[in-house]
Amino acid sequence: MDYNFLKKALLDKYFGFLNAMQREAVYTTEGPLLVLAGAGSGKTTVIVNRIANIVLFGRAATDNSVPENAQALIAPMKSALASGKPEYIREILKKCAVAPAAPYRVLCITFTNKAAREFKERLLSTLGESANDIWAGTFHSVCVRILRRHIDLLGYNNSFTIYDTDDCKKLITEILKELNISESALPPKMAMQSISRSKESDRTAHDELLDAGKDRLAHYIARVYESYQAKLKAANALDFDDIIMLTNRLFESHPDILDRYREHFQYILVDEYQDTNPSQSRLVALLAGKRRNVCVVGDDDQSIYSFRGATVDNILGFDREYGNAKIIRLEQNYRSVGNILEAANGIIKNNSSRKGKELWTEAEDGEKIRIVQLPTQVEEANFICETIAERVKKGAKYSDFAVLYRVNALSNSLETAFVKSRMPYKIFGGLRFYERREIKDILAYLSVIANPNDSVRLRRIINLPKRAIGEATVEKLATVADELNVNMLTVAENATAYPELSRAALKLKGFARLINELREYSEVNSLSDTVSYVIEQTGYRKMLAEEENGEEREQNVLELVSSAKLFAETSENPTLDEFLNELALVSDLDSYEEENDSVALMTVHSAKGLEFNTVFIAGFEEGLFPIMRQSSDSDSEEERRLAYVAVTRAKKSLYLLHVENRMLYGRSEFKQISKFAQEIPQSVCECRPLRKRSSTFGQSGSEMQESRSNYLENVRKSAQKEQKSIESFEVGARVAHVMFGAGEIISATPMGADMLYEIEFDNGSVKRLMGTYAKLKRL
DNA sequence: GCTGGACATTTTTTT
DNA sequence: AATGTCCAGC
Repeated sequence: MDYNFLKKALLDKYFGFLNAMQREAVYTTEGPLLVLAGAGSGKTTVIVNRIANIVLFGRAATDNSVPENAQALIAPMKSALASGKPEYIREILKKCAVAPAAPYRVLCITFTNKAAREFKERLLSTLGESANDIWAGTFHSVCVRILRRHIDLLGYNNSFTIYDTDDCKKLITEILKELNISESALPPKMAMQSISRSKESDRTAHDELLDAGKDRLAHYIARVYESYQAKLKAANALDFDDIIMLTNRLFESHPDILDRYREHFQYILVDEYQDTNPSQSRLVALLAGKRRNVCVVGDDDQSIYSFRGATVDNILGFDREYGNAKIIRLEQNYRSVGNILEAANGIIKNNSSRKGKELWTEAEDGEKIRIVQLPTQVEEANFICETIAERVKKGAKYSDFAVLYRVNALSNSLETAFVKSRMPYKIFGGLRFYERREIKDILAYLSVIANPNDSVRLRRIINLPKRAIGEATVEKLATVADELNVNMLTVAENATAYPELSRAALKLKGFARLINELREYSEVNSLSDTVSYVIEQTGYRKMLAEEENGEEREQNVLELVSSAKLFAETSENPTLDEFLNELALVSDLDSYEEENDSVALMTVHSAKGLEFNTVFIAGFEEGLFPIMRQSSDSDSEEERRLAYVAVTRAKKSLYLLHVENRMLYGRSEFKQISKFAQEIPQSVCECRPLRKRSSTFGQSGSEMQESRSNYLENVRKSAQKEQKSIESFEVGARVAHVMFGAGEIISATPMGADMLYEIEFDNGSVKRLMGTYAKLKRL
């Protein structure tokens, strides 16, 4: 047996848990590679193992040379093959490795921190400690790391601040005022979007101004852009688009630095490539250089973020941009049952701009897809709860279920039904921790302490809590600062020196003193102490305490102290700067991901990448899904992709719900079933007739008089009271059931708010019953 | 400078 | 229906 044959056999054995296509992707280490990974096709496994292959065995799979020590290796290779033990095979194969790459030479780019974390974890478990050297992060985190080192070459300070969308909007609004452009002539949102698109194509304000010509609006936008960029720079701040754009600019203007990174990163992987925008794909191309060891993974059919600048063209045109790129399709699905895949294929094949894939599975056909019509959203929500209750009774867990919808507004009626039925649920999305007003306020204080040039954050907190520093004063302050080319805090400090500020001078000085005191405190105290000092010393806590519904906000603010404590414990360098830096690129409190057994409620967008045994799609109606708007072809194709994503979340069963009459945004409308329902082959669905009106868990008019949060709170309380009145039983207790007679509890398992009892009845039968429904009596 | 009521707005969301 | 934003009037 020859060396290379054996080597190949060992590799195939080592990666034997992969299918042929997946293995092909793992083996292809050199040159541009596009992996079109269908939903549920084992994409993450492929990326992780491809990296493992690069690091452990290098080009062994494709190299056919025979090393000098080949003869000596043959015997151990044979015995490894015969043994079939992965650890043994791995050790032998490492001896056959051809130019394996050091872990730090691999760059793995993802879109979310969550995905990056997942990769790191899985790499750690396959490769061990050495996996820590692999650069795995989001586009933004990777670029920030690079910019922190070199951005001074572009005239910024290396300790720049990162502005989020909210900060940027404030800045834009401020500029519009300054330029005397009314918000109706140019809505800030539109300006932001425009500037964002410009930055994504690396176009400067100057470029836009030249192109604007006589177009008044384009002219406005260009001028806003110009001022916006200048103000960001003055505040030593970058927005999210700058992070990518400036990295590109750094590389383009400093080839020596680019060369260093090109040399460093020999292998580049990009996950979710269908979600990249033009500047991100340019960055990848720049880093790839002539070596072009770029592997992009994605699914053109799951591109659902074009509204924020992602372009399917990146993935569709990958093989054009990288001549002779290899394309591998992963079409075998390991997630869903046959009928669900057939439905998904049926929907997506109506799109024209796609590479073309057809999912298949070895799994059985499974249940038919249930298309259910109900009178209103109240019955819709009840139907979902009742169905879940039934299935839980049969042994399912609450966490096996998800309810997906196109818009967050649908979550309200669903939530009501869940509260009433006492079923554990969790609504994902909505306002995130770091986006809460109170959190942003405290972070604004911390930002100003860390970077006194941060004018947007300074404006945010200068009069919060109220210090009698009004808008007019702030404007004057900004003007003076602008003229003298110093920051606003410095002007405030010396307010008495400027006649135009005389009236508020004392207040301004007081504010400046406060900030300076906070800074001094932060320099000698721990991070978490600083955070709580800020909360107290600024009077913010007191302000919340006096607010009507301030308790929750107070809790959140205190939560920020624990979050700082946690950061101090886990970070190598727990400075204020590092803390703010970390938070700027993190969207939510990660520790909140506790594994509790509850039904998941979320938008289709946030469900991407997740899977559930049973999925309910609520509001599968024309005008809602696909959503109504001035539809262009590309928009309607994106809606279809969204439907495809929704359907492919389901593993075993899928319910598509639509109602006759829906109340949304205060209007009641008659609804037709979604056009996508007709694209699902008849053979895999089952339609349920319209259900009669029922109001088991429905909200009555009088109940809805109250505010929503009060209403839910009351419902919860009465549900709890009822819960208490239902007796609970311990193992061994004797109970009576209306139908089955007397029996003994043999097990009791908490299920959300309910208990699941296993009862052995005296007639010999053993039944599993939910406490709520069984109506048991103690004997 | 602050407050209350009119008024508009409401796809999706990460960084 | 619910919520945030804006502006007029105090």
